[in-house]
Amino acid sequence: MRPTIRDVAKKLNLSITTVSRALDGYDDVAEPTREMVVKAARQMGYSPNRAARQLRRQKAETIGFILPAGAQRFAEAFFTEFIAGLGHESALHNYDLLVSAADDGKSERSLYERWANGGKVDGLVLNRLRIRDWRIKFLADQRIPFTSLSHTGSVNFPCIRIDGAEGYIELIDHVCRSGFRRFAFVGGPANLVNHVERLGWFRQAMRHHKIVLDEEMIVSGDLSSSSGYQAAIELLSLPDPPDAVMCVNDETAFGVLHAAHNRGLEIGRQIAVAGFEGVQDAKHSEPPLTTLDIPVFDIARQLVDMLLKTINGEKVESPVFVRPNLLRRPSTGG
Amino acid sequence: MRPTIRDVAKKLNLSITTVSRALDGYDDVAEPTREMVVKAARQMGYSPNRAARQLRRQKAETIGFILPAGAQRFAEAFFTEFIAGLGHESALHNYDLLVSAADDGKSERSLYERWANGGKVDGLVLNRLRIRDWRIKFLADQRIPFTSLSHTGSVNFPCIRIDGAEGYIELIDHVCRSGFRRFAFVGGPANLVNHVERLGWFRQAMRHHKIVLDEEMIVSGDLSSSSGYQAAIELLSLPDPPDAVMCVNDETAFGVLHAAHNRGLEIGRQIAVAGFEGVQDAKHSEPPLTTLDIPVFDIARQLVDMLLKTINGEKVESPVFVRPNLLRRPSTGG
DNA sequence: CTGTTAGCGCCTTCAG
DNA sequence: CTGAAGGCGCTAACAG
Repeated sequence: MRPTIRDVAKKLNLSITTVSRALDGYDDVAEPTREMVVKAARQMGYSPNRAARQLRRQKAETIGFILPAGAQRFAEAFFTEFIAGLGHESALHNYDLLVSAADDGKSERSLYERWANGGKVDGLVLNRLRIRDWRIKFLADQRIPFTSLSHTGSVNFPCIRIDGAEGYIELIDHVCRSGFRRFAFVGGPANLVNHVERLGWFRQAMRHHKIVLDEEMIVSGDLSSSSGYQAAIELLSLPDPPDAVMCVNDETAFGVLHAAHNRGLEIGRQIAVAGFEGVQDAKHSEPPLTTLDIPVFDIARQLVDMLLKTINGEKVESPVFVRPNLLRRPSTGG
Repeated sequence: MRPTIRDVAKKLNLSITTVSRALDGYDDVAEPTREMVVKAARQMGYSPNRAARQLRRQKAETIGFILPAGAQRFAEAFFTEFIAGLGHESALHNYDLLVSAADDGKSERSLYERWANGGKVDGLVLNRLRIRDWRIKFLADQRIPFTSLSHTGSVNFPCIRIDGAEGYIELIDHVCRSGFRRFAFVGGPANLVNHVERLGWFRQAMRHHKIVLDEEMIVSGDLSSSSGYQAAIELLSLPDPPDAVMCVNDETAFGVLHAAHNRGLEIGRQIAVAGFEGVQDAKHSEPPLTTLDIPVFDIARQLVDMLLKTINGEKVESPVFVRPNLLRRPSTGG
């Protein structure tokens, strides 16, 4: 059996209280006593039982993240970076990170319910918000703190929002200067906030630059490279195909690049392609992909910080806006 | 406050014992009573407090996974798929998955210690094993059950091992038939079991096909696409450069493709490139990447199954061997 | 500065 | 079939 606080106390002829306080860094313990305790604890390999502590303190010291439903979409570097950020930051604060993966909408819902009701997590980080996302109402009703990358609805909660309006203006400007004119947009699922926002910024930027947008040029995928490929094949088969394809994310853009290659198009000259998110591999695609880069790792860390503050009842400034950074690469010429 | 078992009992004028048993599916509860309890519990939104249950049962009903140290490596789709698999399968068994991310060797170690000693997890899944990995000895000493993708050392533990010997023979054969002769290998860190194994199979396959291997052609990276790019630039600058570059993973191969493009080489004709792992994007690189595919999601699920069996004291057949599947794509011609 | 005491919510003997 | 009692390991009053 693993040693308990009692074992440590017994060994030192101290009360368990003293041991507990010494280890937790209270200042009402004599310095020599503390040192003794700390040393003995380490030597015995003692470390407090999480369940007991949680039960007593009435908090889990754990935050949760649930990979959104849609198994095929998981093969995205985005989530690795995001989870790494969450794990990194929570570890720093001595919090644990609980992760699960949902199959479908139903299992997703039951996961959230189990976590919320079981007191398993003190708070949650959300991601890939949908328009009218039930999770927001659910968590708000249950009074479970949560933060989220992006925002939707009228409920107010701490979040980080991307502000891509300027980024898109810059991007479209850059693409135009390279001589491209006929724009298309390959989006994601229509109910995804990411999709709606990014498409919105794109439209705005088009208006800003006074470029006419053909609605036929707006198509949807599911954020995967395969869906990007599929969408691009269709776009390029149109009688008047686009020569500048903006994508909702980098994965989609990879698929578009592939389709353009298959068509024998010279990317960067005959057609421009751009992504969004700035995953590592975008640097090494053929040609390297122009993208609106967002610092996923840091965003995840900051979401944890905001969440922990919320949990501890501190005020949090929100929303925090992050502006993507345009990385000009050969896929858009220039 | 969230309802406790006591609230449910009070409402129904039953003892908490009965409620507990009714919900846990014991068979010594009258059927009408059970139904009443289940209904009331659902209606009140009751679900047992995890911490209390864990404390009482002396098990965490939680398994752990720690993203290995090396932040830049996290931007890999591999881990998203792996974690999704772990999360998926543990949720199926009503287990939780705890995830953390290590900065460096030191923080990695302290994470494992905290988890092991704190009784936070009933077991762990390992990954990216190193030669003489301290984690194995540590966990074995502490009697913490664990499973791992790949194996090293003399300690026996349940694991899934890749058997790539045949896969590499097939791959080399395929590449040779396409007319390539001068092989190179871009590996990972020298102490990584993945690296050692894959390089080993590669060497074996070369011997099998009686192809002379120039030691200068074996170089190392850190599994990232950037390191693959770097390595390839150097290889291709040699007086007698390779025309077939085999890579320890797909990310590395993406970097190699990029470098080859920069050199103006026609990939699939003038040079062959292959990866390992079969991440989604390999299908859409330019040209699509030949790779030895392994079912990462399923492997992760199976590792969880094996781990849970081990935790429950069941015997587990191990090692389980998985043979990669050669996906022939244009990056190797043919 | 240190010890005593009283639970946190649940499960599990052991009695009825 | 159901209930009463005890305690998992820890922390936070409250005394000394």
